[in-house]
Order: sequence, then C-alpha cells, then structure tokens
Amino acid sequence: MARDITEHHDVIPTLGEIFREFGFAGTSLAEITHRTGLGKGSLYHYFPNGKKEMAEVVLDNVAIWFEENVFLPLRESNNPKHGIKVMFKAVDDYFHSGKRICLVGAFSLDNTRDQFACKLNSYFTSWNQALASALKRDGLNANLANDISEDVVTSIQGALVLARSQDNPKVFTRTLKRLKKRIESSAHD
Amino acid sequence: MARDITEHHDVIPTLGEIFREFGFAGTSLAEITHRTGLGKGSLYHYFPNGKKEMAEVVLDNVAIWFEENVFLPLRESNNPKHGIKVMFKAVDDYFHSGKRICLVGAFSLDNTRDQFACKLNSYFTSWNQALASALKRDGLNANLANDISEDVVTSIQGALVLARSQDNPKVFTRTLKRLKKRIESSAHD
DNA sequence: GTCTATAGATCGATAGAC
DNA sequence: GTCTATCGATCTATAGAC
Repeated sequence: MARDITEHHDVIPTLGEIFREFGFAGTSLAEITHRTGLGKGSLYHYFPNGKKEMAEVVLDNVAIWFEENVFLPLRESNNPKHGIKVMFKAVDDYFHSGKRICLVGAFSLDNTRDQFACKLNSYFTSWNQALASALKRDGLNANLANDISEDVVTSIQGALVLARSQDNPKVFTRTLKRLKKRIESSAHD
Repeated sequence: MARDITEHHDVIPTLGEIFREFGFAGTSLAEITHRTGLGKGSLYHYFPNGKKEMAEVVLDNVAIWFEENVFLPLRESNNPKHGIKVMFKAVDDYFHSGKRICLVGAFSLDNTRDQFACKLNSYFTSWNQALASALKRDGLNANLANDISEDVVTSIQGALVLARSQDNPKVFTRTLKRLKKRIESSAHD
C-alpha cells in the first residue's frame, strides 16, 4: 500500500487524469514527474511499487468516490427513485457529461486488466448490485431489476466509448436521458 | 500504405489479436516478431512506417470486414428485419460471443485515439447509420430509428467492456438478446 | 523527503549481409 | 525478402547526495 501522502492529496487525481489520457501501458514515469512536479525519488518514496501501485491507489480512489456518491445512495436511500436520480447526476458530473472516460473501462480492455482484475470486477459488480437493489425496492421484480441494471451500467460504458471515439460528448448525455426514460417507463409495466 | 503482403495474409489477423491483447501502446515489436515469426527486417519491409502502419492496416481490415458482413446487409437487404438478424449473428461471431474485445473501442479510449481518429469515428458512424437505415425501412420513424440504433451500437460496446472486466462473456450474450427484443417490440409501437 | 545521476533493460527503427 | 546486429532513445527502477 502507498504511504501516507496527505500532504500531496492532489497527486492522486492528477495520476488518474494521466492514466486516462495515456492508458496504463502508455503512461511513463517521465510524464508523471512532469505533470505532478515530483521527481522520481519522491514518487518511489510514496509508491514503492512504482507505476502499478500508483494505478492501484487511483483505482481505489475511484472505487471510494463511487461508493460514496453512487452506490451508497442507490443502496440506502429511503426513496429509491431519488437514489437513482442521484446516480444519474453523479455519473454525469463524474464523466464531465461525456468528455471524460471511465478509467475502469479503459483498464478492462487490454491485458492490464489482469493486474487489476479484482478491482475492475468489483467496480461493475457493486454498481450493478446497488442499482438492482434500488430498482427492486422501487417495486420491480428481481429479474427485471437485474436486467435493467445491467442494461444501464453497460450502456453508460458504451456511451463513454462512443462519445470519445466520435469526439462528441452528446452521445453520452443522450444515452443518460434514454436510460432515465427507460427506468421510468419500466416502473409502470 | 502497406506493401502487398498477400503471401502473409495471416499476419494481419495476428497483428489484430496482438493489439487486442496489449493495446497499441502496450504492443512491442518484440512481441510482434515473436507471434508473427517475422523478423523486424521483414516487418519494416511490409510496413515501412512501423507499428502505426500495422495498426492502420488492421483497422482497415476490421472496417472491411464490418462493411461486408454487417453494414452492407443492414443497408441493402431487401428485408431489413433479415439484415438486422444478420448483424446480430455476425457480431456474435466476430466478438466470439463476448470473449473478444472490440479493437476500435479499445483504441478509442486513450490518446492513441488521436492517431486513428478518422478510422475510429467512421467505424461507429457507419454502423449507426447502417442500422438506422434498416430500422427506417422497417417502418420506424427517423427519430426512433436513430435512437434505437445509437442504443444498440452503444450497448454492444459497453457489453464488451463489462464482459471483459468481469471475465464473463455471458454479459455480452445477454445484452445481445436484450437488444434483439427491444428492436422487435419497438416495431409494434 | 526530494532531488540528480545513472543503472540495466527494452523500446522503435535502421543498416547491411546474404 | 529475411535475417542479425546494433543504434540511439526511452523505459522503470535504484542509489545516494543533500
């Protein structure tokens, strides 16, 4: 685990943005020293296991953010409809309305996946289960809730891919709108 | 453009699989020489511009495959319903029922995107337009056709991300099934 | 703690023999 | 055409001064 770097609390988000931009394999320590302003000595002081450990810390922080801002509201909101609304707002903010990619999705696609398999897996599993939980509490039967939940999480990931490939964030915002509608209309089935 | 390599027609698919496994930045010429059995001299003879040109040729081949096996049936099938059926079958085959990722999607996520922006963009645009065309000919109004088309292409990409991250191809096959149903039911609105 | 210097491996790409 | 040898750059990681 990385040492305490509370004095450099801004380093972790920066690392995240670098990994988003270059991918794991494409990120070099030279780029990291440049963007963080920290020399290699400092970086290895905080992250003795180097680049891999930096990525792990970043992924942990992503997980914490989603746990607090997305999964928890979905699981524990008294009003599940409100929890879902919170999710959509948080997701739209987090991904900058389609201009920012999902690090977990990006890491999932090539063989860097193998190094972080557990974290990547649990991110999507947690999201899926939390959303399904909210949908069930909202009155949907288990099968339909799981179905819609997988559909939503899947579509969000795909929309981030398309938005980036087309350089058009609106693909993402359109998808979010479509998904909200689908959830609303499914409640009346 | 790469020189004629008809005598090594099996090299391009191999290159594709390597890029799928390691990503563009993560693919080394050492790995390529190892997996293709060709020395660097041969590789640079066929691909004077090196790794980037190899990726371009691979992306071109992907585009050709989808044009022939997916986009063309969607656009020109006398029976649009049949064209859509062909699409789902071809997609399921191509992505090995969720065990194979989409190279275009993978290249879209990090900054390798910038080098291939045009090819990545046109892949998704062509798919979207071809599917929307089939849906319109099947009787849907333009707005709904575009909506569903974007939904389908997006969901397929997302499903490939999730299937890989969860190491569970069934996420992909479930998604295809869901999308087929959605298209069927939308025809009756 | 943070830096510079540098090791040691690997990178993409080229040269030139055959 | 295909290979080996090798260049110069860049990579991750470490060592050690301060």
